[in-house]
Amino acid sequence: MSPADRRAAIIDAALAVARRKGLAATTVRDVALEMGTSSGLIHHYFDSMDEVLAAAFELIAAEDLAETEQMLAGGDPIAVLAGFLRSYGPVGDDWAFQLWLDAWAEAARRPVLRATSGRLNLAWANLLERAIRAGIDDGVFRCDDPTGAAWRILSLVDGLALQVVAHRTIVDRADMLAWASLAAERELGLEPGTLATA
Amino acid sequence: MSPADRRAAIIDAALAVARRKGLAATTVRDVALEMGTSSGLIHHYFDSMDEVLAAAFELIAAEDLAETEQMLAGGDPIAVLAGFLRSYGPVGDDWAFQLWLDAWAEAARRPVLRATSGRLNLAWANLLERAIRAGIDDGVFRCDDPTGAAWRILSLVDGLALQVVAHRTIVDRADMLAWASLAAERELGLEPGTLATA
DNA sequence: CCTGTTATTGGACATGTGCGCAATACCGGC
DNA sequence: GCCGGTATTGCGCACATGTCCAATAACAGG
Repeated sequence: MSPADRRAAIIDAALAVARRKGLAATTVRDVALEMGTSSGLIHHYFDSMDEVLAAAFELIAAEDLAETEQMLAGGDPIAVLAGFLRSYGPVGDDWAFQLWLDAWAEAARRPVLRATSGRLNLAWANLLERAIRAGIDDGVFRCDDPTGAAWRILSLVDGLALQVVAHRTIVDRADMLAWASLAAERELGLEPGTLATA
Repeated sequence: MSPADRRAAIIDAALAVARRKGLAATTVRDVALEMGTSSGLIHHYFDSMDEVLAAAFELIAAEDLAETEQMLAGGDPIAVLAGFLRSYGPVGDDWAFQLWLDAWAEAARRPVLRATSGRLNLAWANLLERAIRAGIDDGVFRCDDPTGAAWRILSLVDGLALQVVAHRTIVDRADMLAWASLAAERELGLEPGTLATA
């Protein structure tokens, strides 16, 4: 296996584990097991585990962003937004959102992480704002503050997803979807239920 | 030292460490060192480290809750809600909200902390819901889903505060207050600006 | 003063962590 | 087919963590 491929494979494996257990709980041995190799190999390609985790976080962030970018790219604004809301938050046994909780908590203490996490959050807000503007141009949405609306929708969804992931019982995924849809419909001048049933 | 005092001392020491290193990185030995005692002593008063952290978190969170409870107790519903929104945002050093971020992230790994954090979050939502219902009874608010409205307002404020505390630059306190006020006004059928200028 | 209870110590134990290293497997160039 | 370097292994080391426990100190009640 070529060095570049091996590095990529290590990062991929780290990413897979991190999605399952959270960044903080991802160990060298976990990653090695995921790849089906030895743990020493990882230190042959990375100076420290920190570097592996940093690379994995970058990749996850970029992947999520690209995925969302594609989702928000085109088509019927209502379907697009409904898809966005549905895709957010924990799907099945996937605890990818735990990554964000870890990142937000650690951001204050780790400048590099803060920069990455901040950049990504901003990118998400911008993405959402563009989708909203597209809907306005199409005459489907009605909204006189797309920037604020994007941040409000994003923050609401973050706050709700946080409850679902951190506490598991208090708020469930159905509540989250229903409440986020309702709020988005109000933000964008849609009839109640438009997003929820789309 | 009396048992109650000792427990309090342990919790205080745990908080001091958590403030410096974060909840996740707070260890038994750290806390013992902070107190200038042995680590075994901590397990004499607490069954597990999880409980120590939960108790430390609860001390701050419950204090905040009690304060807010008093604030939401009576008076003009609009002034009360405006005060709530104003008080929520991170003030000054925003160390209390950082504790919430730590707790949410750690909740997945520490059952007792998760229970405590969940319980307190639920208490906040209930508090807000009661304030909303009071405003409805007074004929000041108009809202046909007080429970959902409470969760939406709370989650939005959490999501916004999170941006302020974790990333510092992207969203500032003024944005947060303006956006949260606007959303709350819509939820409760108020004229735009009612809460922001109250 | 003795005595039993509790507070407190200090360290052992099992487990898990990142990391380093000698040994081996593999593979391209002669 | 040999050989030099690299990829890879498997294990061991040093350290950190939560938990537990026997030994000791402190102290209140008789």
